[in-house]
Amino acid sequence: MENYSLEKVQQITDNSQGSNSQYCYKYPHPAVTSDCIIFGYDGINIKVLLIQRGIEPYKGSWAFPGGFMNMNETAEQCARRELEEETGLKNVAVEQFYAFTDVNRDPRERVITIAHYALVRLSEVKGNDDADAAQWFTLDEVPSLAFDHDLILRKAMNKLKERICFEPVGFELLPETFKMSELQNLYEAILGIKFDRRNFYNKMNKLGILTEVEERAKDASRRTPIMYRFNAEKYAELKSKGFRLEF
Amino acid sequence: MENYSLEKVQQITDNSQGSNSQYCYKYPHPAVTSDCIIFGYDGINIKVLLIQRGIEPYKGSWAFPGGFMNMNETAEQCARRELEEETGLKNVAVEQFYAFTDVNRDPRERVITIAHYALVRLSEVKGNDDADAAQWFTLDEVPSLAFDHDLILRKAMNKLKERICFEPVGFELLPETFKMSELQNLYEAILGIKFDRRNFYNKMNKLGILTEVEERAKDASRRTPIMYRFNAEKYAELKSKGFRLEF
DNA sequence: TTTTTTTGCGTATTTTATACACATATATTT
DNA sequence: AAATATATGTGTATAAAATACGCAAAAAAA
Repeated sequence: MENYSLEKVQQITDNSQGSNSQYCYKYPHPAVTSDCIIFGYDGINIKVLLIQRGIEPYKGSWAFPGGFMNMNETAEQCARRELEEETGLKNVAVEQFYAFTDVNRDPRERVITIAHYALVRLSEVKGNDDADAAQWFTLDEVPSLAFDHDLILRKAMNKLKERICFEPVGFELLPETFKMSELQNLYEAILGIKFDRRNFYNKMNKLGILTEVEERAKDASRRTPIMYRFNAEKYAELKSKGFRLEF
Repeated sequence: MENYSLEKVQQITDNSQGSNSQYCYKYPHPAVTSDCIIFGYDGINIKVLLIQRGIEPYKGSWAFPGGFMNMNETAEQCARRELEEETGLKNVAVEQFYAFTDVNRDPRERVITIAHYALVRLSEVKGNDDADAAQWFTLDEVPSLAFDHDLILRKAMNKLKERICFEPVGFELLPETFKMSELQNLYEAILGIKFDRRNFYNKMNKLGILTEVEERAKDASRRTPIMYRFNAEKYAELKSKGFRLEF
């Protein structure tokens, strides 16, 4: 039960006029942050977006975008605000996946973080002025991260693997149109396993969520491949019936 | 980035000697609680454990066990502590599933709650002195709950449905030995669908995680059914190979 | 005894997953 | 221009799994 007894209700004081303004509570409160694990895909490898910390603690270390929650925003709104402030990425559909609450995960004070993840196209973050400190890393290039962000990354990867079996995440990670082999590479990169090309083609075609497009990209391959586009309508149909991708 | 700039680091003041002791921060902090959604099973219906609030707000309303997090405990430790304090349930393996952060979910102040769920045998909570305010409700008996706990319950149920497809939750919900029909009823109650009895038997037997026991319960049925026990060893084998229950 | 209900154990059929063969298009090489 | 290499498109035969359903045994109730 959330039982502040009445006599225990804390006083919240806002002396924000003075220089040593303080917010005071009868009982100690942790600070709360939202972090964003942003996944991208370059056609070969899964990537994550990191920013280099400019201040202590962990100054110079790489970490996930994120920051302290305001009192008038939800954790998700906070995640999206911080993401835009630090990387320039706007209107990203982030999804909460875990709250990290270890007592000593931040050396400054007690801080719990509510971690979110999202999938974006690499092109969306390129050439952004605000993003000079933000940088994509492939998973095997990721250095040792600030705070407990190594742990957070492991948990985010597991979440991504779960998700790809229930929803076609390629929607968000691939360009508008793509080759079947690119889609297969994406699934292989996320799940860490290899598929038979022909069976993958058959399974995807039978699902019916892909639409062929006329456009033919001249890429480095020998035979000009069919380009596809995700069919969001068909996918919505499938999802309403409750389907699951098996791999 | 979690960027308190250095000049902004808040002062944490503990005047706990005085009667109006206050914990003060340079920036406002939300309060943080942990709540527990405890599921049980009576052989027919899924049940949840609720406690009746003795104080405002929502005095008299039913709510999930839970309470404010201490500075020296994780969210999970908090959940387990509050669960024991309020229901007498000890050593329950709770699992975090979502943080609820709506700005106005608590009328007292900004409170975010980290919700956990667990599965227990009904017998474990019976006849506990501390639990006089705690009561089991079947899902269709659950009244309108305090705070945003109606929403929390819906999300917890979805989590339970997901989980039962990856792990044999019967381990925790059923008595030590049980009939196959009880196991089937449990799955049907959680997932809300009916199975063919014979196919369910075949599938479960083929999985190999059930062991027959000699004990024969004389129940109200016509033919004396075989009693089973979960084989944790076989299950661990299966799990290490990565399996999934399909329904 | 007969009937009713729940249980145990099976099998035929359909559906899905898997392994693998072969032809085609195009850049590169000869 | 012909041969080669490589990625592509489209199949099919087989194995595995999911599904539907038949039938008899055990025990309480009629």
